[in-house]
Amino acid sequence: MCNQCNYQHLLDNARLDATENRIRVLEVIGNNSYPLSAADIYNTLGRNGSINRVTVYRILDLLVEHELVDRISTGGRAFYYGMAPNANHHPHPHFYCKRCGQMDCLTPDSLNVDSGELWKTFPGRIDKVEVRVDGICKNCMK
Amino acid sequence: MCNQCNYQHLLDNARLDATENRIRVLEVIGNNSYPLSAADIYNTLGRNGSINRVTVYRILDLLVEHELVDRISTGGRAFYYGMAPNANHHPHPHFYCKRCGQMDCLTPDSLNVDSGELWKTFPGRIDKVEVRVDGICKNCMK
DNA sequence: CCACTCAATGCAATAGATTTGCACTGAGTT
DNA sequence: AACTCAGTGCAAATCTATTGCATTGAGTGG
Repeated sequence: MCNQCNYQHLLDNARLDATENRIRVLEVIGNNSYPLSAADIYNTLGRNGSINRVTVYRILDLLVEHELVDRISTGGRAFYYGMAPNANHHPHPHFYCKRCGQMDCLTPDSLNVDSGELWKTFPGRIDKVEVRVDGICKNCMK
Repeated sequence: MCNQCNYQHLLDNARLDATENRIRVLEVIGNNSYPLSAADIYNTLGRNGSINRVTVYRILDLLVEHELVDRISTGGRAFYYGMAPNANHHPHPHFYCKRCGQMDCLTPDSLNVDSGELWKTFPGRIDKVEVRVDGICKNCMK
């Protein structure tokens, strides 16, 4: 849950029209404490007013492209989406439970990744370093 | 390319029938210097003798389950497959080019990940830590 | 040698996630 | 009023992977 992000402002800063749908998608992502799949987001929004599934995908593409939202790969087939790193959201690894499909955020310092050398020497462009821990979560272990 | 792995023995050790198809799939994966998608593997095999696409998927599932092969997620839609860590293959991060879809192996020490603390304190089961660098490769930068 | 079983495989159909093509709408412009 | 264009919706297509069911062939017991 993010109390510090102003979704309207985030869109404005990225020079994107702050349409109702875009704000709603951002709210769902930002107000959640763990990343969500496109289907999760669609289902959440569909319950109240309605929005088309394709529109959700298009908005997600747009937000990812403008780096407001982070597209996170899982050990499963669907992508998950979370707030992109910004002043209020620091980069952090995720845990993916292969049993229930739930994805959790780990604290930024739970895993120490030193990528400094790579950024200096890599002969291409690096956009991000994604760290994901796969396994079975506490609940599913029972 | 792996000159040290004996695919027949790997299957034997996992107590799996060393069928022709399984060996061929393992060979394609092991003889390649970077991970391949199921489609890549299928195409490579299909050119010579033939094998069904479904059989490739089933063999990949089996090999992943028995930890001979590693299923690696990309920034794209398909999984990629590489040799699982063993005496000849140390765990290492991957680089995924979002432009051409090529996935490369980085050296085991190009990124330093310290996950020791997490393994001790995490309240669930950890199977693996996947590190992926996303960006645009040297070739696509031109 | 025959009947039985079972793993491995193939083929067709299906599922799940995402993308594409095309039409519609409504705000701003000429 | 006519034009333009971004945002959206809807239907269909695409891509990747999985499922259900039939076939085959090696091994096993009678």
